[in-house]
Amino acid sequence: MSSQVTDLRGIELEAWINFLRAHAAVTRQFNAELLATHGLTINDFDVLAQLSRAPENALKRVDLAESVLLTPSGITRLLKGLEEAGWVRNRPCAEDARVTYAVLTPAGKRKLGEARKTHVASVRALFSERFEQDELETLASLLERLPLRDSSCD
Amino acid sequence: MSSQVTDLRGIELEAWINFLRAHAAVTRQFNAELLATHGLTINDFDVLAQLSRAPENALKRVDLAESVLLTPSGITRLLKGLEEAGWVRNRPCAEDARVTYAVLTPAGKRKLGEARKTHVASVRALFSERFEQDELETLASLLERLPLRDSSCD
DNA sequence: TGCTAATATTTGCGTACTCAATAGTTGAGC
DNA sequence: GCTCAACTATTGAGTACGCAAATATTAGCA
Repeated sequence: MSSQVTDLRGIELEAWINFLRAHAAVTRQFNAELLATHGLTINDFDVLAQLSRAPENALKRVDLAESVLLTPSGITRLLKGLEEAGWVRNRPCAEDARVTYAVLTPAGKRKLGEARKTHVASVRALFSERFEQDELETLASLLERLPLRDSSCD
Repeated sequence: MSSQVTDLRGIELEAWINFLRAHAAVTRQFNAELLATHGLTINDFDVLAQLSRAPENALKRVDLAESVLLTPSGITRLLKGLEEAGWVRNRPCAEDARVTYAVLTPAGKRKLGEARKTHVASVRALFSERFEQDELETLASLLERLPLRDSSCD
């Protein structure tokens, strides 16, 4: 009978539960903020950011899905919104008619630029308010191990 | 031009992005697993677990909302499902007719017991597979600082 | 060349949320 | 005792997904 209160349910559970709570709280805040200020969701922002970093500002849907961790169908619908807003354009692929690239438009680039200013500042503020530099590094590197691409086996 | 690749966007962003990816990957897996095995979502499970830990296995909706970080309306709808399944029952409050308690039924307790076995094992497995004991403690304590109840000011 | 398996994307259907508006209840001040 | 602000809970409307099935297209192989 150890007396560490936090250990009642095991440290893994403790970490997992804190993780869930933290995510709910933080994403709710950032989403509301981003939506109010720029009309974007976190994932919208994320997709725009991915595109801006890609060669020619273009990415296949599949790759986009993998990099922001949405399903392909999620990407389709998310992109539909961005297309209607004029921030992203479709470009068919010459070699393979199955794939269509999503391309960041100049308007999309501008939009991202505006949103980035406030959103990145918020993220910085929230995280650096609560953590020291070395803690952030620790946190980032620990979290990096989680998203496990479904490895090996069955 | 520093050459730390991960620092290109600042360590806060790095941590935040890893956080989002980790959450998407892990919750998707756990949710699918929990749903396939027991017909529960993570939040269903979480609510049942909260109730089981409460005195008399009963909690007000408001408190439930706060502890699992859903909005009150989210709680209402989630509980509706659990009630229909017979795992939770409503109990009006004698002193204050506004509040209704959610009470865990014996069936709900059994259900939680079954689900806990597999779910907790999964969580343990996933986390302890990737982290050492002391890393888990670090992770848990870092994450604990994030969910900030909206403090002070405006 | 024709058949089959794999891949890229979209669509149908269902679910889990959120926010804003509502209804019912309580308590505080006059 | 009545009125109004504060609180609890629900409902309406809308959104952001996921999974599984459907649709194209490509590639491997006989």
